[in-house]
Amino acid sequence: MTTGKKLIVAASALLDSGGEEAVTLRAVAHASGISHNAPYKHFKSRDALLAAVATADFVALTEAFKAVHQRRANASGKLMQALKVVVDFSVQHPARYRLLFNDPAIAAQKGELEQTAIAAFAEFLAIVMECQAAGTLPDAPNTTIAGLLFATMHGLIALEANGRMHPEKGLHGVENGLEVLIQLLAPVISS
Amino acid sequence: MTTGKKLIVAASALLDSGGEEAVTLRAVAHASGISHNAPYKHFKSRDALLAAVATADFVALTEAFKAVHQRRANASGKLMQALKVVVDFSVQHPARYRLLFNDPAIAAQKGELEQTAIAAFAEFLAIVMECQAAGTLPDAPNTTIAGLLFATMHGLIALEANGRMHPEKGLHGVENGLEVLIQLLAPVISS
DNA sequence: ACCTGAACACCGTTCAAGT
DNA sequence: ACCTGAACACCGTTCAAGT
Repeated sequence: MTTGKKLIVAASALLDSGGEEAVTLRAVAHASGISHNAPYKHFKSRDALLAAVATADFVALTEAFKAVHQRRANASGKLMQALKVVVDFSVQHPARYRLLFNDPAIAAQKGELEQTAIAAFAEFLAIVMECQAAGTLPDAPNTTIAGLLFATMHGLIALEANGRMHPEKGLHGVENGLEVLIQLLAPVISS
Repeated sequence: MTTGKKLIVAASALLDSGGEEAVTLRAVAHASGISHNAPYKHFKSRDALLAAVATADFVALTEAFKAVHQRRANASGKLMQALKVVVDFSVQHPARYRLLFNDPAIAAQKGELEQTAIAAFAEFLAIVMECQAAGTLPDAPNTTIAGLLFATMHGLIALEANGRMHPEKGLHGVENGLEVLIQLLAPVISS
């Protein structure tokens, strides 16, 4: 494994075990068996390394969406599965999820990261369009509906991760919220 | 003005002008005219100071919701106005908005911060219930609908702030997305 | 090309001491 | 009670030097 790849893996592991604050270049370098400033030969800065982690995760997400899309199942089922892929990722890798969708310093990076993010959304969009063709999602512009669904999922994840919005029960769990939304949206087209 | 209050104001100003990374205790102390370590006599840590900023903003948000709720207007209009209050805050004070709903280190703080957050949501919930009574929102559990609306708004804000989800047009602006959602939800009850 | 050790400027936080 | 100066352990980043 190349040193650059080793640094990405080490940074990912540190994100999983200790959150973003645990990802110091010194810790990443030490975990990769090199001196504390050697990472600068592979990445321009700490943010560039984190962007590389995010890029790798966007690529993996795109692959996962593609796999769901190619499954033999009804469109609505695939949509829920695609959303569940992201929800599961956010639960198992919260710090890395935040890097993808909640980090302004990382999001500011253009180039490869931006391209992989767009590719991931495009694959999600394809599943949404299949739902629209099947008549289980409203006939509004596809990017609008896809954006709304993704935003709602993201909002539910963020608010749950932040512990907000549980004064009582009612909204127990992200998946429940998404199911309610999709059920509420579905009948619209039959009216 | 008490020194503690002065520190909160200085921290808020630094958040607005330079983002969270600009809020060093040294800069806050200097702006407040005290030595770099004097803040520790007023706040247990940097996170405790940021939590105090968030608490003050939650209180202000609660007051704004209350003012909207008491207005003489139709329920749907008040709902959009309440959402707009938050959207505007996120645009004018992005770093402080992130502190309220996107910061795990701050969210972990219990106590007064948690109480004011719950109070703000309760006031938002009251507006949602008015919409349900007026028949412009579905009759699902009120906290579920309120949670969905707030989560969608939050997700749209976060994704727009992160520059994600604009491969083309379609979802131009947070308010447009919210209007589409509310319109899609409204007809459900008449079916 | 890739790595190393030393150094710089910055932090959050602690502590002994002053008034 | 409130403040101060000095200090500690940590960072990201840079640089001259080695192989």
